Amino acid sequence: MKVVQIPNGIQLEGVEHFNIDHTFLCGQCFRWDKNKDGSFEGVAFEKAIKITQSNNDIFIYNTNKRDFENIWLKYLDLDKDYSMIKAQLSKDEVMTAAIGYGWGIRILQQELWECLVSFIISSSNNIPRIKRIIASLCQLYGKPIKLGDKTHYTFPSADELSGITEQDLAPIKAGFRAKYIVDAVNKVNSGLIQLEQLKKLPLCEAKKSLMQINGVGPKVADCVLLFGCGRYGAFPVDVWIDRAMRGLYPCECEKACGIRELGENMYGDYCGLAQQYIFYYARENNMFK
DNA sequence: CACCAGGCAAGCC
DNA sequence: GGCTTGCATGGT
Repeated sequence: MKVVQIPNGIQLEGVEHFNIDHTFLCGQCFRWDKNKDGSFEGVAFEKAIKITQSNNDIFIYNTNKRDFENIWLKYLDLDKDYSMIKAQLSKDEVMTAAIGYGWGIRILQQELWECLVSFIISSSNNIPRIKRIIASLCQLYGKPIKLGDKTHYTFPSADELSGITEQDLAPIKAGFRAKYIVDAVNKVNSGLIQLEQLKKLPLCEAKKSLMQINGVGPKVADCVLLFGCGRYGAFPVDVWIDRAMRGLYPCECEKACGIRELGENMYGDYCGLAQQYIFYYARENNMFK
């Protein structure tokens, strides 16, 4: 991959195993919007960028080489060897087909705090509304940043949210999840939950720690570990993955003691990525129900 | 064709 | 089973 400076941005030449539709639409993130021209724009690490793709060339606007190396290279997971990972995961025909379908998925290395709050909001909810609630939270408590003539907002840190109450959050219409957000703010600010430590703790310890927060159960915790901590060994199971796995691996599911355990045993260290391939494959092909 | 009522949705308590 | 909110659904 070659990084070239262009007017108001950079161009990445010869990027493989990466597709912006697959990556931004596979359900892992809530802060990216697709424009009519096919480009995506979004915010991470207090920067707003726009991304387009033409075959193996990626164009990132409103950035520079330095930010790419410091932020976007890691965020977009472009520093990983996906050809090796895919080879390791291609153990059966179903997974091979799923990888063939969502070949351009990369697991975004999202900011931990944002990821935690986002997946608390995701519980018993649908993507359009999750996105709306997060956007409201950012507009209300984040800082404005410009991208062209559009204004985006940063995701407010736990510190910036310190002291908020359920009533303060009423305008974002998070419903019963508002009290969970408040609990997350308090437990992170008090030091009870040390977010950065989660990246080093054994997976089950990290999960236990996260589940001390009201509104964080096994599924939300696994999502936070996978999408916010770079823990590819986490295999989040929601109703959709449950249905997809039962549909695609009926015999294996029958024997297994649980879908999460099955996923971990079948795909090992990179089962979290396997989960994304299955999810995208099943959903985009209407295999649910 | 509006309009409304009741069900229900990427979980957790 | 309840929880907020919003919306697709089918019945009127």
